[in-house]
Amino acid sequence: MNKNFTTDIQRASQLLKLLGDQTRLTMMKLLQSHDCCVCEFVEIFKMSQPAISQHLRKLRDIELVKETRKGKWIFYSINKDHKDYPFIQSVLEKLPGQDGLVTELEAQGLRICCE
Amino acid sequence: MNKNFTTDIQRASQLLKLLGDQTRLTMMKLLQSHDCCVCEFVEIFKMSQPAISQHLRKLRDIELVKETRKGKWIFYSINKDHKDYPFIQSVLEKLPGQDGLVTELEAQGLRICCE
DNA sequence: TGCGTATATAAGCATGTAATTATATGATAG
DNA sequence: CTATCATATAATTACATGCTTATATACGCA
Repeated sequence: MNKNFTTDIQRASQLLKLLGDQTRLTMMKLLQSHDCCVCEFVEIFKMSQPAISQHLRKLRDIELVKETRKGKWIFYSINKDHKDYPFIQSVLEKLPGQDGLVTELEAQGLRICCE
Repeated sequence: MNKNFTTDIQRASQLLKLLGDQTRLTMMKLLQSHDCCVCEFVEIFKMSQPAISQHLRKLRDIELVKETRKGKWIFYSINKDHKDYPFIQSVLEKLPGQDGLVTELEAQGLRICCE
């Protein structure tokens, strides 16, 4: 039993509810290895831009991710300083890597690179 | 990075969605240390019997828990043989223990004991 | 300045979820 | 056998969720 951190069960259920959506869970897994901007997610998930923005908003609202503007784009990254990041991380590390999605993006020349 | 098991991301999101409810998450945490019957859950959660039954059904439908009849009561227990039990367990072990809820039941003389 | 691109927000709608009440089932005790 | 107790299921309802379309914002560039 890991005693390094425990998460209040109510907060935990709230976090798990957020992760309990395939799109958001994949986003979080992806963000662990690559910062991504909105239009990349749109490509990756074949989903409308507002739909993506709304998922990101939920993650941002509880500060699981943060945004950084780079030129025209807004990049999202995981907030590793979040109180519950260790908990989140312990969940994500059990999931198969999703880097293939980014590789595929690059292959299509759709990966956004800022300088 | 634990490579002993990985869970398909779609199945993982489905499992996390189930755990993303405070009642069910607490149930699962409780069941890790104590088998419980329906009427105990009713007391613990101060919730109607059908509401409890419906939560248990969701957990049973994907076989996270199993039921065993003992006399008048049906006891629920965690299905440790579930393919994804290691994943579930790794989540539950990060949560604070909920044994206080059972202790409280016992104090009220409401704990069900069979033989 | 004004246009185009990237992203956010708002409103509306369809579907999903979790509760309630009412009823059915199924085992046990008399 | 019948009544009772524990639990399950069904029907209904209120609310949450996730998408769509339409519109707003905000920055970069000609």
